[in-house]
Amino acid sequence: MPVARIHRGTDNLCGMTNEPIPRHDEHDEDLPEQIRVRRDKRQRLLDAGQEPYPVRVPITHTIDQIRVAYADLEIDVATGDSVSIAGRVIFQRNTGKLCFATLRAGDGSEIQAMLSLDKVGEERLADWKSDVDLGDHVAVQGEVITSRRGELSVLADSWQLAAKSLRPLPVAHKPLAEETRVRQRYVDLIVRPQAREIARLRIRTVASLRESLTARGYVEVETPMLQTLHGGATARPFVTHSNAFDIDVFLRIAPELFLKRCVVGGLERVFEINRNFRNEGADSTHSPEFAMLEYYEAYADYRDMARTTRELIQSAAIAAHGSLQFTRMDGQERDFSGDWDEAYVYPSVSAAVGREITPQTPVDVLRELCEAVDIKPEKTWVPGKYVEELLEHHVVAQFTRPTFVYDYPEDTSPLVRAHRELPGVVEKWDLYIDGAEQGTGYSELIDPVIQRERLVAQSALKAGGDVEAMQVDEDFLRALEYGMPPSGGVGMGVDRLLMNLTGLNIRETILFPLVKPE
RNA sequence: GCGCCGCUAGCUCAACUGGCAGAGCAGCGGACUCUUAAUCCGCGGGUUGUAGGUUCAAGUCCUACGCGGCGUACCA
Repeated sequence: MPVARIHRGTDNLCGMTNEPIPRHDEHDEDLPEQIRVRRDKRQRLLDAGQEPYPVRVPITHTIDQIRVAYADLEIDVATGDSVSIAGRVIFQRNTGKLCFATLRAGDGSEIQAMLSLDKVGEERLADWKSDVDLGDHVAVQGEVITSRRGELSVLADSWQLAAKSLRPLPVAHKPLAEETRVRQRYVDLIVRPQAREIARLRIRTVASLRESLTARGYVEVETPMLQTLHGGATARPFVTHSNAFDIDVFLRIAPELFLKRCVVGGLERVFEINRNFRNEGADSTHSPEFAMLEYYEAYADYRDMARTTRELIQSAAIAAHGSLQFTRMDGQERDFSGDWDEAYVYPSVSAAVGREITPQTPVDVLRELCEAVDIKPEKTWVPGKYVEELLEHHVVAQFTRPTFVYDYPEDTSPLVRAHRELPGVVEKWDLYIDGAEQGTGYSELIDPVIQRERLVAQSALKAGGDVEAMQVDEDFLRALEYGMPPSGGVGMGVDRLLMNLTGLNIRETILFPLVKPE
């Protein structure tokens, strides 16, 4: 039929999706029975001159408003108040001349609709039974009552379909397979209350971060996602091509170098919450695209930034859970209150390996210590890399409480200023929560001459085969040469924060994580 | 990347040593004016991830591939 052909032609023309959604226009017999039945119902409605997808339905109240307004009604009460509501049918009980349906709105609030023969009439009651399926959106007009069992209900005088659902909902009382939850998040959100809660918890948390920073006089900026050089972190980038400029460009791995340009220009308290892209492994704690918060503050040092970071995360925990002591969704309890623990890289590693390790310890000694615990050194490693590996291996898992680990090796931190007292060390901390790195903070390197030396050393690593090493960003160095005020800076993974707050896998905290096509 | 496990109805899962592919929910038809995962009677629904192979016979065994999970490696 013509309509079907138009749809199919349009799809082919667009070609914008590789979704294998089958086009069954002329092959209804191939469809699963339940989808075929629902398509037939849709067609039947159209043939009868009824609209399965109307532009508008009358709504006088949200379900939540009615829940609140009639919270204290006694059993079996008729209020005389007439309303019109809409929601998705999530549960049906059809008896002979009195039908019940539970409607749910997007905020999770639910109410019962009742359809009786004497109110809606024989024809509309029969229509309801034959046309309305689990998952349909409907609008119901009628009186607010409580049933004889006390359930708050709208006793319908009339009703309309608001949107016909052509696919059956999964069974409500069995957990959906994890793959389906990720691939079809919309279904997950419909059937699983916790999925809805996670989505909203993420929104609250990110809003809290913005509010905390804004309250401290920070301004939010948006810096390039497409960059001609990849810098600000050591990671493999995604590469794509600009047809207009005929150059390869990189999806950013970090916004750092642009935010520092902002500070040079006088945006002295600046932050960005946005996506970074890293062309590396994807597992339960890593996603190729992930949300990053970075913030920079002129005339602050790394100690100031640690305090701000703790306060930011504490506020976020309150936004997420209402308290600094909270139970995560995996059932574990956490306490983010008070001051947080501190540790120091070289003393911690020294204690763990049983001998003093300093930035001056010969690399041969470090290599032996690594090999003794099955850490396999690579030829691109600088001495500080060994120390960081030893820290990861021996120390980090001990940090069950949130812990700031201070004073990292200079040779692995090309964008951090040297420690004001300790040679070979930079003013950098990593924040660990539950043994996982949650964020990093610096006293920023602002001397353009030293910064150039560090980046040149990085590019030498890159020439030597280190695909993660940074490139020399001449424009960034030029900006520094105009003078950047002494500053502190922090980078913090937003997804990681959500994982720490919920105890969930990264794929649960991201609404639509990247998955291979089906 | 490597190793192990998995993929069966719309959903969640069964199916012994290779021997007629099943259940619950959902669906369809019928009954029921107070149900709450409603109940009762009846009925449909399957290219067992894909492609090969072994066998009288394959959901089950073998090979390859796809997708997923877990572990491991990698991940400033």
